[in-house]
Amino acid sequence: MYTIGQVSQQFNISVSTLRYYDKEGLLPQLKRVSGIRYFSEKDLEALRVIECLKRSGLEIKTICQFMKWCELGNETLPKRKELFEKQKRVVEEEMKQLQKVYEMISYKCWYYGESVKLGSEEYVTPKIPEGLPIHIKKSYDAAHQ
Amino acid sequence: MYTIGQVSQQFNISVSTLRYYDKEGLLPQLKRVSGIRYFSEKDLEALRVIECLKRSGLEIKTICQFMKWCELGNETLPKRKELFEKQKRVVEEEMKQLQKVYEMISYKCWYYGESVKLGSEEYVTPKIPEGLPIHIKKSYDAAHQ
DNA sequence: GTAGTACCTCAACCTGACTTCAGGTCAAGA
DNA sequence: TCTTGACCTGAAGTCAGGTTGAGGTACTAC
Repeated sequence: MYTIGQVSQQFNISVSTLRYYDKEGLLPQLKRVSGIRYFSEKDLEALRVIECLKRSGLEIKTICQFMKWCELGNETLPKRKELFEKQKRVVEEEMKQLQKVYEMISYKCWYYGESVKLGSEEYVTPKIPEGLPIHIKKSYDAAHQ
Repeated sequence: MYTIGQVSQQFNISVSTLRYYDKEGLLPQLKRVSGIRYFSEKDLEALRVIECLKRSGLEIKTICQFMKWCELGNETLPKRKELFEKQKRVVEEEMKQLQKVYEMISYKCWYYGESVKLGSEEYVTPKIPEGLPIHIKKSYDAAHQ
């Protein structure tokens, strides 16, 4: 069993955020002894899932809904399965988008690298897009489709 | 030259958002004819960069700062280069984190798939973590390090 | 016994990124 | 002529996801 301060350190989540999560119903299993919260292994795993679902783009409300399903037992298993399958697709899409962002940034890194080297943009700009080095053109195209 | 409505459609950004960006100084090159905004190719490229930097985690304010640097010419090239290099590292880290999220979700998909198949979680839970199939254990471990 | 630290609550506040709203201009078509 | 649609402004409103602050308890260390 861990106190809120220990969990805060371990997960790098502020104490007030943990209390806020509790208030919003994200930690329905959380035990208290004379008002003080004690986190079990189950609560820590719940926190890992919360972090994961949050990063995947779910709102707190929806995560709260999921936690309630967990409380309701086997009946809600199909709903929970579907939620994760949907979020899997969401994250796959997000990964694609992030890849595109990465291509754009890589291209811009090259662009500004050249510009700084030559002291000016004006020698680099005319190369766009046909005069770009082949590996840079790849990034440029990925970012501009 | 494009009107705000055309750009809104093409980029799937609402008209009010485009006006908001303009107001915040994100489109310093934007031309107007008797009050009406006209977007050139340069403005569209700026919008692509804005989308990219936003997704990479930068705030509007910071993007605005960058746009001002662009206006100031070659003197600011090193700053702009550094900004993109920093964001490249940020996005690399974000990709790692997203991969971890993906591993957790994949594991949970398997977990709920099994649970639904067997009608209950209670036959699946005891397998964690040593009894997990090898490819699932990989995801589990990635999500729990 | 008092200072310090970690915990608690509840309500109010904050921030970023938009969105909405009221009221107005302007050009084209019926 | 008049109505429709696309544009404009400035101020106010919204929403999620916290954070802050005032005021209080409870235990330990000196």
